[in-house]
Amino acid sequence: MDKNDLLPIGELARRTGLAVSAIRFYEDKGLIQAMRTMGNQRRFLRSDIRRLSFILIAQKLGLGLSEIEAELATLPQGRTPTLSDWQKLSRSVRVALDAKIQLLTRTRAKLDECIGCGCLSLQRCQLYNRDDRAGAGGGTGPRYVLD
Amino acid sequence: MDKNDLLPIGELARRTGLAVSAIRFYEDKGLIQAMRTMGNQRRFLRSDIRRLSFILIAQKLGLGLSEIEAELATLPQGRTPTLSDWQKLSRSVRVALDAKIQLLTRTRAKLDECIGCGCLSLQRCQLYNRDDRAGAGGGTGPRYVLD
DNA sequence: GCTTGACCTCAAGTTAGCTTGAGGTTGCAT
DNA sequence: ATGCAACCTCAAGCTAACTTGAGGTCAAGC
Repeated sequence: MDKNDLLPIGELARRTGLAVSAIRFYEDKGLIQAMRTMGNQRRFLRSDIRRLSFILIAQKLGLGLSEIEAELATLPQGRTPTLSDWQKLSRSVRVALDAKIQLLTRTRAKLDECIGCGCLSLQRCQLYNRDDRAGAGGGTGPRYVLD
Repeated sequence: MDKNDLLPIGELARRTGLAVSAIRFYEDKGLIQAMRTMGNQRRFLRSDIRRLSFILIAQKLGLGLSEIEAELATLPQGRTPTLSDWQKLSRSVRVALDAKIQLLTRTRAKLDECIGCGCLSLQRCQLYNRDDRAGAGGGTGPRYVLD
């Protein structure tokens, strides 16, 4: 009931739906850690399923891996995260999500104004207000837009 | 009052806030077209300012260049787009935006359920429903998530 | 004991959306 | 007519988030 709790990478992949290569990639990036067998094979904790699941959800919400790493870093080290630890994380993500929705909603309102005036013009249209130009979309976008 | 209306690339860059290299890149991708002087320099129409502005806005809303290209393709060819042409486009983008907001909002609702149950578990949590896993975030994300 | 599938590392390739650099030409002002 | 900023092309580089491939090892069943 001890070694039984250690999963090889393929198992973890099966359980989470991630590709084996993706999990190795995440380990490389420090998002997840693994023990090694004598034969140098990775063995993961059961709780890593949840960790990876969290990564998937957070990505789905548009967070980048580095942001996710930051979130995960708030989990307690040394011990397996409890349910309430995860709830805390979820709430933190919820906040980020709220912000994203708000931003999109505000942008939509401006777009509506723009449809009204039909301008799409740099000088007049609110959508071009520099101050407001940060991180609106979820995507990568050109530097300029994300400045 | 004719040649006067043709802008060199630097002008266009200044007016839109885009980098010259970005504009050339967009031309390469077919998002915008230019005439050439005898000396092989690009000359753009005034209406291209608006075209580029549209690209910026659409990107801000999380659309990819290929999606934007598709939108732009609905503009009339041969003549300079009218105000009402642009309004039509704006409305089309508004629809996409609505969808994006809805998706995020639904996801938020599920996240709330998840906070409630605290599971984050592949078997039980709605967030993991495969059928629902398509294109939620704005970002690129792993293939798997966007399938 | 040997085959087979899961595992290992490390390097290079992929897509998106650009930027940077090298090396060369144009065009406007003086 | 000359200087210099702005323009040109083409190739390579960059970040994110992975995948693919080459070449090799481990472990479990027959």
